[in-house]
Amino acid sequence: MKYDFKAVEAKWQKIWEDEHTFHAEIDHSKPKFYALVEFPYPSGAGLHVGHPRSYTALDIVARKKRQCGYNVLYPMGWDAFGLPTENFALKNHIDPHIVTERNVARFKGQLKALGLSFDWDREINTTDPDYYKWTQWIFLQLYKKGLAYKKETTVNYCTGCKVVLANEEVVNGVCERCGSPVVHRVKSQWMLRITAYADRLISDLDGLDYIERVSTQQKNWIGRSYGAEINFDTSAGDTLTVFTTRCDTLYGCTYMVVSPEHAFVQKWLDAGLIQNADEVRAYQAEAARKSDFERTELNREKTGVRIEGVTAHSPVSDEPVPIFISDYVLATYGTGAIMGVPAHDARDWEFAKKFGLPIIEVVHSQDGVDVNEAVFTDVATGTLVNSGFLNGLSVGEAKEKMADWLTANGRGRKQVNFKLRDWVFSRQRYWGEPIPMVYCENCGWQPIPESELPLRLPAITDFEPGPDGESPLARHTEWINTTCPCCGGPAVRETDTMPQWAGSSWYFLRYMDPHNPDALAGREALDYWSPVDWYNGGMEHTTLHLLYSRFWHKFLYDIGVVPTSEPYQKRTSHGMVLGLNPHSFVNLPADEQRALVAEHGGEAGAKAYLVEKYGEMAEHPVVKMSKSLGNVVNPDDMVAEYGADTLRLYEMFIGDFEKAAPWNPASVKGCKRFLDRIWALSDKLVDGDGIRPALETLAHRTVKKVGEDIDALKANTAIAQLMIYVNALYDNGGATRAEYELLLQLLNPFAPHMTEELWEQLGHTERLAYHPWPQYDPAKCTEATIEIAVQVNGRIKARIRVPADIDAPAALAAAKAEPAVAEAVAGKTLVKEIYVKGKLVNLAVKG
RNA sequence: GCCGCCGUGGCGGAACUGGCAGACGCAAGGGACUUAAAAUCCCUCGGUGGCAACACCGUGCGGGUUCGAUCCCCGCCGGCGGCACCA
Repeated sequence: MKYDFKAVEAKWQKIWEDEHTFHAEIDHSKPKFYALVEFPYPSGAGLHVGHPRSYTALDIVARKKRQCGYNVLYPMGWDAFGLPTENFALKNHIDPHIVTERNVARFKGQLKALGLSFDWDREINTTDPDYYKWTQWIFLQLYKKGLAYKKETTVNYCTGCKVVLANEEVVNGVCERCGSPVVHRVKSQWMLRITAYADRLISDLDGLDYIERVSTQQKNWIGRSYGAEINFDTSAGDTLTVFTTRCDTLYGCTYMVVSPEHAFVQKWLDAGLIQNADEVRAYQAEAARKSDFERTELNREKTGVRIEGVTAHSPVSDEPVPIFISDYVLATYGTGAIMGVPAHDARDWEFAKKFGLPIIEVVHSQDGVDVNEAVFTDVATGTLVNSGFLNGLSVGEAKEKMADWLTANGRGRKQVNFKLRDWVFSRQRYWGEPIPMVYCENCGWQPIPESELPLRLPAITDFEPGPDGESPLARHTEWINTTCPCCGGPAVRETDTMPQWAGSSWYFLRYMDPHNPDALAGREALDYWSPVDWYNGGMEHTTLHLLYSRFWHKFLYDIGVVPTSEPYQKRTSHGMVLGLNPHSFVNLPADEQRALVAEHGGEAGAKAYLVEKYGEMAEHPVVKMSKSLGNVVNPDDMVAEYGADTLRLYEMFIGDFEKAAPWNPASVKGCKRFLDRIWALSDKLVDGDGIRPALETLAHRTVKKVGEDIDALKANTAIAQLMIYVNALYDNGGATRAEYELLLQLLNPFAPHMTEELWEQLGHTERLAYHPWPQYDPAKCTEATIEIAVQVNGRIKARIRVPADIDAPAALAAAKAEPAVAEAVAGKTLVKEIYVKGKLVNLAVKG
């Protein structure tokens, strides 16, 4: 009988739903396992074929863990606040609540059709007031601890979305989402002091099982630098402090630079100390005008103005040091001022050359680099010169000695700086969590009482942002006007809402106890389920969501709300699913290729023709899926044509999970064939008890390999192993019941519908989903005799079959007895004999 | 520029810790079954030479270490991702 995947998949999906098969409850008698995938933003476009890659991978892990006896929590929900929904609502005059509801229903239907073993009883939605009550509650706690504050600040303002963006949302000076130019604006914004956690966010990575590229990227993003602050006295009678990682080069400092925004510049201007005030003001104005985009795209030619009338003095040599302003020094990093050491810093070297400033060598290079010709920045090899008490030291020693000297003489101190900036937390938008703060003329900003949470979003119909980029809520005076919780007088609500990252910064906690009305999650649930054991998600969230949620979690840990200091024990990341370029030569059907080659005189001609017709893109066989290329794959279509089990299998078989992989529609057939062959095998059951001797080694090996590969996220090779096993069953005339049941057990995490059906047909009444995972015997994973290679000087001369436990002398003797080997060795001197257990023999000969 | 990752057949990809390169699958070619097609089954499938056993070449390029290198080292070339004047 042919496999009717439609009927079988519908049947089992209904059973899982009716029986709540994958519902998890706290059970102290079992070890817990919390598997998590990033919950989706329910967009109007529906599920993309990329979503199931992550979901299926951890579904396989979760299913196997259940069979291994773990109490598994594998939840799903909706990260539903956000701009696309609001924009859609705005354009079509539909309430975003309704748009969200519709999109969620669609996503949920699509996910259920994939047979994912989510515990749907724990479904959450960030736009649900019972959920965002706790998002707001966390904000209030941050406020109470001084980690949320309002600040007048220049912010990134997207001219397209008319909204303030976080640094992380600005890519190459344009809006990450809409691509419009981003300009600077001064606004009063809520900020979160993530910088207070910068050090721990780096250091605590050490105890976690994150894939390396994730922890490296987070470390680089946070950007910890060890260095020193150095104080320079100025002729204005004040002290200008700089930050440097190279305090060893202080004797080489020939000038200083402050950023155009530095407070001292204004102070000196106001005091009339600057003789070229007009020139300085003009430079300040020019720098302020530049957008991020211009700062990024303009060539890096150094510009600047020397401040006439104020000079500094070197703390070590007491030499006068001129001061410049230049926009190559950033106001927001360090102290906003630097010391210029042109001999040993590439940027300073360039600046000094342009302005004709002296270049003094203080670190001598072994290779004799002339610092007037080229900058010398190597810290590993140089020796200090021209540097008083540092002469003769290495860079490392000199740094220490100088830092000590600065501290002892009150001229500076050691200092650690971070690139990470505080998190701009305000958005001038409607579709987000209202920030639970009110402003009173008398009392200033006041938090609303926790008893008033959730502060609900009012129902409105006009979603357009205000003229100056204010939130649409700013027009709704009936909602804004309230009373001050402090003095009872009139007050107004904050009209900005939270960014989309807010709701996703703690959602994994809510899954643990999703319906709790009294806390974000109950203590027992938090103690039992924390932390997330395995979290998989996209690389694009590494420096955004992943970092933000680690910050919030550490804060919640500090105030005693959660039991662990880190939210996720293990983090992995899947590669993107790409599409095949239908215009690339290699992707054309063979007959079309032949026709083109014939028509254009060879392959080169055919390719040139395609490039001419379709543009440069035609040279790339693998591209992002796009509507214009027509290579977008819809999961619904795949499920309808091949079934969910085939789709799941292909998603996993497509390639290395960590790497991007192209979706090849033709290859899906191979997975379908594999399942059909397994289905057909149910008619080929042969007599026999247990596993037949001919298949025993393979069976044990397969159990080992499939189990290990699932744990290592290598589903592709696990499936390959199962294919080998199935091919072997066919080669042996079919399967015994035991051989077949073993196959169904191992395949269940990958193809749960079909295997449950076949399991039931074999007469089982209990669910395969909870049937214990098979064991293997390591001793039975190798054959009694094995084939090893015999090499002479690394070249294979023969293959011999020997007992698996053969010792080296016997193996070498057997190897030498081979005629081909004897011939190759004859008349030569044997210099070395190698036997690698179970692998090969290699004889090294001379002459 | 800096940091990280990656280059293996026509394609996706395997290969434990330095030990038989190309598992598994797709596509392709040939054959069987069929009135025919689909489906299914069997065979071939890195390159060159040879009837053949077999020989030689082959993991981006050039060197090196080693009995032995896809894997380690040095120097290049190409691609992807992140950061980008962070002192």
